[in-house]
Amino acid sequence: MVRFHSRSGQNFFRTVTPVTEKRRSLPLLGEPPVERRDAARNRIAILEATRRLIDRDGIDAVTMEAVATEANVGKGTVFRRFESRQGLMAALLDHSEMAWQGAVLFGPPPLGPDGDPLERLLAFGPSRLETTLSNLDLIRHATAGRGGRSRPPYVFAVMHVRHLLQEIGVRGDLPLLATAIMAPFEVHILEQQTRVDGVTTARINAGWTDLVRRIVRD
Amino acid sequence: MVRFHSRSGQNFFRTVTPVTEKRRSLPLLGEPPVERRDAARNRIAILEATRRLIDRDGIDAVTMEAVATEANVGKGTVFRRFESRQGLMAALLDHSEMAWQGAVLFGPPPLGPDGDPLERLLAFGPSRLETTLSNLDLIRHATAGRGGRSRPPYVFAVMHVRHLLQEIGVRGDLPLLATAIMAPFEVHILEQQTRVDGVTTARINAGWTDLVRRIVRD
DNA sequence: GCCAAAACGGACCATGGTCCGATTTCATTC
DNA sequence: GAATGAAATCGGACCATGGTCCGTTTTGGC
Repeated sequence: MVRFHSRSGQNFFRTVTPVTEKRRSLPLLGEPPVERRDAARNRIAILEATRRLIDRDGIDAVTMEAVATEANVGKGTVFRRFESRQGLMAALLDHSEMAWQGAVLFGPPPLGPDGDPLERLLAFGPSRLETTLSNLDLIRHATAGRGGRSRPPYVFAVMHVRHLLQEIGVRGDLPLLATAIMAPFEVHILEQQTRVDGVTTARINAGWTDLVRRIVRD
Repeated sequence: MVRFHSRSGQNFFRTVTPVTEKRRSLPLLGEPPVERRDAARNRIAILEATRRLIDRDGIDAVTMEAVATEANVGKGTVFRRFESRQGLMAALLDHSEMAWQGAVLFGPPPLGPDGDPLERLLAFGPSRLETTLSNLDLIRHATAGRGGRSRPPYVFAVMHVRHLLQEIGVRGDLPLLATAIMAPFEVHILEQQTRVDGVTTARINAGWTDLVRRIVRD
């Protein structure tokens, strides 16, 4: 099974744009404006502070004010950088999601490319389930509230599955089938199953594999 | 197609316990305590006020304070009766959900009993989709926030599907298969499909039917 | 060193939710 | 059928937290 870590070290938030290199006088069109140094410093401080708070006191203790204080920053700054509490959580999530996407897109088989499509698909589920479960709280807080923004990881996963289905040669409404395949991994459902019904991870995986086999067979 | 109305008339909230009839001196064990008359009056007033506010100004305008004012009641009362904003929405939802459950359990075929199990299952999806879509806002606001309580309608739907699968003679992990079949009707997913991807209801239904056929065939 | 643009940060607002003294209800008693 | 009192209910003041606003400070190209 492919491994990837969601919480690596301490300095795991890197500036997106290294500010040490000389900046172009005229920013190219469509290029995001370079992040000012204080802004970058604060962004990182905020993310690290949030991570620290979650690890120490649980996600419910993460109030925006607490984050601001812990990061030695004003409340307004937190909101300017991350829009909302939801946005802050999403930013934190991005980190492990990116790692996972990397494994899917560029990692070794069976998950990564160069593998049999069906094998890839069957490896995809457990892998996705693992990341999802280990980030349940974060995902819930990153999607709850206001219209439940379309979560990029979800979109990515569905597109990827759709692609695999196509390679496998499945026929039908692929986007919808892909959605159906990923649907059992929705937060609400997983929470119900794991926290209420006491379904084990192994069983969820087995069930999912069975589901895929039923959908794919011709 | 079976029809049922979610918003019938004006006086559609009835007291659970008619208080006109003489009350037993000693309440039977396990029987819920009789609702005091003022309590009943207020409960109904609150529900009707909420409905009115939603219809008039949209669900986002429904603040607990606004509800209290509209119902001529104190804010504390609203919270005592419905626990939370979420609870209030859930109570409102219950109304149309009950009607739907009635249609499923006691209505005419193909949805109700006395039908071929597979027919029932295939009728179940579109029916469920219809109720869900016409209550999207309510459902979202009734489940969002705090740990996303296990929504009774969801539990009911899954159990029912599980039962139908059994009657059809499908073999495998029925609870999980049932969950998988209902999963594409999760709020988040439907919102993404209808509001972002522009998928039509007809297409969702077609896709769902296809899904069920793939799962059920042996 | 200058200056415009960007970022900062804390006071302020809105709303969900809690609390507790005042009020209402209703079975019992006379 | 009026008085009584305990239990339930009421309701608004109060609190916590997400989110906004805008005057002040910092940044970094010139």
